[in-house]
Amino acid sequence: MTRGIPADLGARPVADQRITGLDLWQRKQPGVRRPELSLEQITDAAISIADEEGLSALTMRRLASILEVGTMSLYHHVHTKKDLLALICDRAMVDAIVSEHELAQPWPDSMIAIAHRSLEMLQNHPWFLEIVDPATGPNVTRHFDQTLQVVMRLDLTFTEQVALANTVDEYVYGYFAYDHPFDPDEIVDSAGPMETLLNTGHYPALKAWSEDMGLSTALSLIGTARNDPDRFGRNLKQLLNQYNERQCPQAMPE
Amino acid sequence: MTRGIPADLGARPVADQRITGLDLWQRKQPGVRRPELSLEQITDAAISIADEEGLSALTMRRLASILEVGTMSLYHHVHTKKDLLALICDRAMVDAIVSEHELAQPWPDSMIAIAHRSLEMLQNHPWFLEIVDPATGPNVTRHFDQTLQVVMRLDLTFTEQVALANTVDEYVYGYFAYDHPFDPDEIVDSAGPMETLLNTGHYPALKAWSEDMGLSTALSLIGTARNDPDRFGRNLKQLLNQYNERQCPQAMPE
DNA sequence: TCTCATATCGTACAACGTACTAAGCGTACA
DNA sequence: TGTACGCTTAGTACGTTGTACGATATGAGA
Repeated sequence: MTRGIPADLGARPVADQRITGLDLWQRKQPGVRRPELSLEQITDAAISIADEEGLSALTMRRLASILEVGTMSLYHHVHTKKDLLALICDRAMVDAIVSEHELAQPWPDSMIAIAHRSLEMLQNHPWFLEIVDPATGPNVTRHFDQTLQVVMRLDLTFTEQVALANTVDEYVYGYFAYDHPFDPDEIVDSAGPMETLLNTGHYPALKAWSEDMGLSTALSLIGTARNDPDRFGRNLKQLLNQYNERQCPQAMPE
Repeated sequence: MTRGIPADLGARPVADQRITGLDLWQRKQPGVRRPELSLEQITDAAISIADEEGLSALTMRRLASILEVGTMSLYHHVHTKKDLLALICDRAMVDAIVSEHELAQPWPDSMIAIAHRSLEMLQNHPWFLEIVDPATGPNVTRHFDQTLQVVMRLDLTFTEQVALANTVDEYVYGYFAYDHPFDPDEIVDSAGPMETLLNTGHYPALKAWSEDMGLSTALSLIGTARNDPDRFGRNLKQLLNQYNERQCPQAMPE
């Protein structure tokens, strides 16, 4: 099942619909004639739109008009919009790449640096996780490779190393994906309807807290507890710790 | 910034665009005339479509035709498609609700049960995380309340309790969101283009593994290491453990 | 049986992704 | 220095989407 793109597209006679993985970044270089429009320009402009106005504002027409170019001109550089989305994902990933210096530190420090950089990337490009199943580009690969460089230093099996690498990325993704949509104001706004919901008696914990400190204070505290950066670091360290204990007990940074 | 719905919608004169939170579930009951179509029917059919053909197949027209009803009839029960999406999210969350029995176990067991049930829910409804910022419904609230019931048993501050509750949910989300899109076949297919990428020299870790065991074996192992359910449980326990150690050292289940 | 709020639905429109086709134009070879 | 080739651009148009609007059908209470 392909998600995120109309299901019936596959049925039509399309020139080169099946573009998987890295093909996108390895197409032939611009030919004899130097193009006025470059992939870089397109990608940059697309990211700007998505960053500033959200992913839904990124339409082919809008992108073209910003580049002062016909809409269909974009399609010479990008076969489908899905390609464009894969391009901006990969470009965004540049922000998650850490320096060689950070990579040379003790492994937990390196890993924590990668995680924090990744989280920053997501916060700067909140649309990133909205894009479903983007093709894997060079920078996504680079980010993954950096993580692998770190885990390779541990005396673990291949599978265990990959497991650790995945764990870090997925915790970062989860922290961001789950916590981002809720902002304190919004959650306080829903206090009214929530009140009547609690009176049904199906929500003993929330009911108890509501009676204890008032519902809107509780909801507000919930909101702030979510976006606590200390918690992010603490959980991350805890996840790394299970490997640390087995490999190098005293190398864990403060 | 509203994500996931066209930005210009807010500019148009819309009847009741600003539907926040629980309002959706607390609208007036069906009036004097008994409706032929119920919210339940609509929600059920919508979930069926999304489960079977993906979220992109869930259009208002298709939903209406399955229910053998005019498209616009749906809009009497649901103000916007965003409402519909919020409804199916909340309905899906029913699958993540655990039994009273599971809730009565020692806290780590209860928490692990909730996490596994949540993961199952996501696996049964892979479209769940594609829906951006759905309104909070009664079942989402119920799920959250169940988690809170568990953390309330721990001798932690309110903030710490909420933090733990969030941690569990976000790890589940992260595990699913990050790991799901990659299936082993797909990752093996990309071995060809990946090869040329590795030769650029920017990917020392992958290059090393590629030379060690062959690229496609490495990629295949990466794929399987990701979807390892043991890893899910292990990391989960590790995250719970930090609280466990501080509160009730010997209560951690095997 | 009549009344009228309620529920249904046909039509229409704007915005979207993008296929098709023709025109524009830089480069390499003559 | 032409000139022709083919890469790049762009106008038009189609099908699909969400949904506003207004007309119509329905059934419970008088």
